[in-house]
Amino acid sequence: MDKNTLSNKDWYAPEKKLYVATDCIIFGFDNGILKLLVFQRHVEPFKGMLSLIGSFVKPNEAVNDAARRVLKDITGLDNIFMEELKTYSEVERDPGARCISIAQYALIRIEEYDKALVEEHGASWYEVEKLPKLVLDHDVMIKDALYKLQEKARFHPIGFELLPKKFTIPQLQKLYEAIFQKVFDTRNFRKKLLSLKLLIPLNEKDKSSSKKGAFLYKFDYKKYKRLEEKGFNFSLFKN
Amino acid sequence: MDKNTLSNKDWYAPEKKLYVATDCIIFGFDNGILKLLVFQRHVEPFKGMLSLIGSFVKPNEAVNDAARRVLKDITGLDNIFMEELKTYSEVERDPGARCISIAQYALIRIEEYDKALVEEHGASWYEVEKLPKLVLDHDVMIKDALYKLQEKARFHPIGFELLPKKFTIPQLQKLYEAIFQKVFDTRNFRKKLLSLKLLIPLNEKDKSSSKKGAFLYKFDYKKYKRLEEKGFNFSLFKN
DNA sequence: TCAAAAGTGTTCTCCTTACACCCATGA
DNA sequence: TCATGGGTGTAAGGAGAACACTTTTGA
Repeated sequence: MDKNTLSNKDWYAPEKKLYVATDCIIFGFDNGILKLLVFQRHVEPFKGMLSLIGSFVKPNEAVNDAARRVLKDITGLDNIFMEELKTYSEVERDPGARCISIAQYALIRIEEYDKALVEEHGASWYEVEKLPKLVLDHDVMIKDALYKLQEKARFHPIGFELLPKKFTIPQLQKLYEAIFQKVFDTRNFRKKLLSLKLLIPLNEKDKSSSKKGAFLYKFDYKKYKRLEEKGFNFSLFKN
Repeated sequence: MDKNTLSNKDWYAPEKKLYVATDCIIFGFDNGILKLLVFQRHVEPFKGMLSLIGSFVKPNEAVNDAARRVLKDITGLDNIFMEELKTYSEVERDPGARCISIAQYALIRIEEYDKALVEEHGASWYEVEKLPKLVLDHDVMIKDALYKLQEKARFHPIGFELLPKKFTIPQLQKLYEAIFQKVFDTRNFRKKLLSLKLLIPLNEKDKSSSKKGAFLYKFDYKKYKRLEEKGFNFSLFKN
């Protein structure tokens, strides 16, 4: 069958089309605190209200391309960890029109984004613990994203996506404590992380948060990829 | 703001709409073998080819309602375990038109479905291990669904959704062996499952697969729900 | 009586958890 | 010199994994 012929024709004509959007839950980790990037909606209805960053999906792009497009537009960042969260499709969810949204969550290194761009778009960071009310069902999306972040972080070392490329073990621990809302024993945490042999020690200290300074590490992505293919199972704690 | 006024107006008019479909990966467990319900596509293009069961999402229904609708139409079953898998939205994925599909996977008790209905729709069960080629990207959907089923079954006791309401421990073990493509030690398996205290022993034996007969159990859904809320963690094995 | 599946206990190892003090440094 | 955060070791308990034989019963 000729693909080109096919794609120029609409075989499904009697069916109804819907608006398809994507919304991004963008996580950042700033000084021990988990934050979300929120901005002001610039379309009616609810123009000017706080909202997640989103966009309609264009006919010539996949849903995740649309999400990457807006993320790039607003933060200037490329090659971000991003994953599909869930589809929100209740009939009455958007009074602006019948519209489904496929939410995605993204993890970014908060020190790397383009501050001027973000400001220009009227976006700003809010602590996850102190979020204002957002439009539509965006509050639910965030709740779901937080849960998913926990589930994911438990068995996949995605925390590193939120930290600077060079990080200290105390930083890493604070991140996991922020994600899981739970404190870890420093000895056990360090022991566990180092036993995975996925941290590359650097001969360098970060003295920004103590006089003694803490050694910096890099995450060994390559080694992790290899282990993952063999069915390696990262797991931070048991229960 | 008046919701009714809003919903009668289309605020997003300059944006393009897309066809939105949903496809269901329907798992069943039959006599030690994991199977999928596949049927013949009844719309052009590719009419008559093997396909997952799906439907366009109508303007007046949510995506999962659409999935439940087709599942009910074809199997006669209600109240099925069903969960969103992933959105498939590559621009060229469907030569019939620009169309995204939100795939869902469902687990059904294979002895409960309506055989006449299924036959009438030209649907049939295929072993997961011996699947034919399906249309579009449905093969990818199935691969993803199998992976998700494993991930999910590892930490959530969803296996019970695939078994008769009364089942034996050897049956349960065979199910998990089919899902994980891996054999378990019978002593350890039994010990583990019973230690969870989520199986209600019945004073009844199933003699269909042995002369001695195996005791039947029921899964304690209520107790599980309670434990789950408290953060209980079902986990079948470690690595 | 025998074939076929169900059912049962113990040991070893390793991972998790709990727990408290010294170290390095800049102010 | 002292306050602050970084870094370290050990012991006890529990869970997972390995492993082989007896029981029941219909044919």
